[in-house]
Amino acid sequence: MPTLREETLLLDHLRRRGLRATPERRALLRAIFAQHRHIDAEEILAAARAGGHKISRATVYRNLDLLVECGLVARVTLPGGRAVYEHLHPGLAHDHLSCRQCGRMVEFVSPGISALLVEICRAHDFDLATPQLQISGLCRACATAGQGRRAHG
Amino acid sequence: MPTLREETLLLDHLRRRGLRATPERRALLRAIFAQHRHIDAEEILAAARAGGHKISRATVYRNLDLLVECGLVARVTLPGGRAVYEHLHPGLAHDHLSCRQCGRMVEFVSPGISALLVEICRAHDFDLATPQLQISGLCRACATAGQGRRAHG
DNA sequence: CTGGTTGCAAATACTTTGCAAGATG
DNA sequence: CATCTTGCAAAGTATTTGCAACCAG
Repeated sequence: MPTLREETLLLDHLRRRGLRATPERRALLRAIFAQHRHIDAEEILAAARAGGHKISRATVYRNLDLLVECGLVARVTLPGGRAVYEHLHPGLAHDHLSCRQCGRMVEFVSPGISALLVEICRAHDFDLATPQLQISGLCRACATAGQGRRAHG
Repeated sequence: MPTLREETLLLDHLRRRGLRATPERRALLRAIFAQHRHIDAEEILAAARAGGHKISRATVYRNLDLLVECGLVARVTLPGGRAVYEHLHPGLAHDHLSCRQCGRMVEFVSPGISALLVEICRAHDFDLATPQLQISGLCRACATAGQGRRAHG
């Protein structure tokens, strides 16, 4: 298995911060980059283990933040509140539009919005290093079905 | 205590869907509209009880979705994953920019982004009735402090 | 009266944490 | 060898659900 370019970035990040390069951290990174969709913590754990690594749930949670901080991974919160992760590729940013009813998610790119975001972030003194824009709406299917709904039980 | 305009909207919504107007639902609505900041489920429960209403935690959770669906209330997910709610006023939409590190949140209005969002939603067949845009970034303070960080324990 | 709704408490889901053993630089 | 990390399991925190009693239409 060749060394991913991202793995080098992670190692650099760890070294800069005086943290250690453990096999668990590499396994975690690889598990996320092996998947090309949004996966949650539990799926990441399963993927890492399926890859032949011995790793615990606690270690997954403890290191996900680390990967997000170094910009290799993004944490996306679905409308319902569920947290999922995806790998990032510098220069290929995209944003998310998701349905708050059924959870269906669409990825899109909008240079116009990105430009305006730069303005807004500057105005409010926010760092845009890893901007993340999440829009929640209602997809057509749910908007239509939503007319007649029943109570909870 | 006068009847809120929003209460009428809620009652209409309930009638249209064949749901019932219970004192708990009204109390919940009033509790949220009495606060002019973002509050979580627990605070809403406390506010409703402080208002002299007997209401349970389960009822709060069961009905928050209802209020969000009828467009009177918005659910905002903070970067850390915490869910807070705020009352909405038609025509006075605003969006959220929050720091994924310290949670500091800034509200802003951007006609330009709103216009582009309309385009994007149309293109992806999403309903913009209650658009909600959430941007997560890193505020200057956290970006600066973030340079030297230590490990977890 | 009929069936949506509530309260309670138990259950569930997700994430964090204390601690001793085990790595890494 | 210092101390950063891990695994395990227990502890949190947030939210949901089963069920019987209750109440709105």
